[in-house]
Amino acid sequence: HKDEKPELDPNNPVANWIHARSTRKKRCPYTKYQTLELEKEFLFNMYLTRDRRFEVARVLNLTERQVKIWFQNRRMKMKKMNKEKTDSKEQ
Amino acid sequence: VMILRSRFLDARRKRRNFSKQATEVLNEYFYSHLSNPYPSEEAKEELAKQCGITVSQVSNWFGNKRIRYKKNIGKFQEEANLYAMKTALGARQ
DNA sequence: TTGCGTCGTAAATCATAGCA
DNA sequence: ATGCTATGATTTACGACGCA
Repeated sequence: HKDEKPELDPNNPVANWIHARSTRKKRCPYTKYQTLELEKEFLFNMYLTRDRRFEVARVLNLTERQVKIWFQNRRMKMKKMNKEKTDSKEQ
Repeated sequence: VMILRSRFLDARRKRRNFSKQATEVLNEYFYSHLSNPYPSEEAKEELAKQCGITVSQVSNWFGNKRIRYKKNIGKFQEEANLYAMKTALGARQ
């Protein structure tokens, strides 16, 4: 009948989704070699000692922070994979 | 052997786009919560159930939707209006 | 206080489904 | 078939918060 009135201002939504830091480093995909070596290290132990982290970072030319975060992400990935496996087993 | 075979095939199963109905449900939630399109864990479980997909897939969908919507609001304007109208009509009856 | 843990996410990128 | 774009999934990088 009459004109449709969007109940929300089409402009403010996004502004409210406060996220995104301008200081954030741009994501930089790791090389196949880097990923392979990180996976091998993860297979050896899921948690890094400080010395191990330093070595891995040096050899792969990554920062210790990058290596630390890679392991954190890798553990989350493993957790997700395990959950999906058990979820599919039961029903 | 059958278990191994099914696992192998399962792992290689090709991705499929979600059903029209599932996408409908997800979009309805997204556009009716446009000021804060972050479903709680419970809401994600409910959406997953309604859509016949996993909670992870619901999370992926919202992650993709938020960034793609934000990146180009104009492209989604028509879709936004459609769902705004749909929920308005739904709330009326 | 330092420092590493998880959890949820942004943003970029990958892989390919599906359509003109 | 072919090319292209939309879409679902995965990969880096953090912020927020927890615990020791």
